[in-house]
Amino acid sequence: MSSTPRKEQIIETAARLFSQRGYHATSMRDLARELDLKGASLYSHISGKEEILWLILERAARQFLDAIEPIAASDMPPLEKLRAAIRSHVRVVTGDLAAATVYFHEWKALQGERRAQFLEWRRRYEHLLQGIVEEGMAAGVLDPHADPKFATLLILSVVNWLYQWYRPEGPLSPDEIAERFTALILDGLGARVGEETADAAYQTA
Amino acid sequence: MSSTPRKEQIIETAARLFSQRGYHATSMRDLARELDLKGASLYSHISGKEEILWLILERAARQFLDAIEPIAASDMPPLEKLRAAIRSHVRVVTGDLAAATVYFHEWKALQGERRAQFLEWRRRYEHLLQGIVEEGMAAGVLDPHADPKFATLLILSVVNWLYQWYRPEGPLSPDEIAERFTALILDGLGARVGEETADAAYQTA
DNA sequence: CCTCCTAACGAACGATCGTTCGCTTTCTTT
DNA sequence: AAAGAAAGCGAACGATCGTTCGTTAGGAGG
Repeated sequence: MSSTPRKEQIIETAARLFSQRGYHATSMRDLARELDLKGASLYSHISGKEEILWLILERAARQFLDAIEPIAASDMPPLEKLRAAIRSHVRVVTGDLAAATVYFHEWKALQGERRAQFLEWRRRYEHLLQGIVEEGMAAGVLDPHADPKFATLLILSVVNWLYQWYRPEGPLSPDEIAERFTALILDGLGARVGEETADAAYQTA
Repeated sequence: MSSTPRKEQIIETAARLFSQRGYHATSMRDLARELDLKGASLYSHISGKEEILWLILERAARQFLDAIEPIAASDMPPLEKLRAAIRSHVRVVTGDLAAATVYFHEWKALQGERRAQFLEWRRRYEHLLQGIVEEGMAAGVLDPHADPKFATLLILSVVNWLYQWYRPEGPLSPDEIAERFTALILDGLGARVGEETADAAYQTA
């Protein structure tokens, strides 16, 4: 019988509540009630409310970094790196949607050292992604005229917004979503010259 | 001497504080202090905390809708519609960054009827944008093989994420940002076949 | 000058917040 | 069964929350 340790239950439940109502709108008593406990009992397992938030954010940040670091350091072709980075990002978000929502929404509730540490991880992640984009441009597989900062921002927009609309019961699997993301980011939405419908496109233009 | 009415000052200041700290982390006394008032004095002008949030969100939602409705209803070519919609969205976000931040971040604090009304506006906005995308596909200027829902989601991701990184003192004007958004959404980041030669020819001109 | 009206105020209300304390219950180990 | 540790609890703490109340200050219009 593998019973999840209480501390893990607390973190998981807190991630769910924080993602639904927000950190400040969730009280310790709310959290306790969800676990059939009284508020005071939580303090047998954690030191305070902010520690719970920190544990959620720390794990999420590590998941993002642990996923992209080996990709960025590998010797894959640049386009494969980008594809793998997008796929891993989507997997982290969809793998724990509640934690990802807290990651994007509630980090501002952190204070002092923890907040600085979080932002440093976030910055590092974005920097690694931008490095992959720049490799792609240098290799000529990404548009060399694009601004790498802006291009990275576009990719981050698409993959970061995912937590806002993804639902596990939706029609697309995480990897399918990642595949479509990559295709749209690379090729865009515009009708392509030379496609089957190119004739029609030209005629209406 | 045009002195801004107190109520407007309250709403503006609240938008700034809510966008920085969040709705629940901003107390009425915090808000009052920012206006050199005491907490009780706010209630001469507003009925309660949630009304302030509502006024911010209502205005923001109306700005988004007022901007896209005439565009969607116009007889512009589909591509121009999309370009105009993206530009107007970017203008709304950049025109009042604090309000836009509250719009995207703090609407969950609304309850009951107001929450439902807000979501209805949001849904209508996204529906209008999707209509523009579908027109573009029908006219053949947007990839007819793309899923219109997914394509709209991609556009929304890019323009909605803007509030996360836009700073008025940044190098790009709102219209420049919109122009780059449109270009990247249409053409993507991938290097185009035959680009180098065509580009070399153009660069000499 | 006097009267209104509005804006601002000090004080207080009940509620709830995160957290602590000492005690009891439950589980583990021998 | 005894002993020790871990987990949970009731009660309470000081702080702060949104809000209300009765009153005061100050300017506008007569």
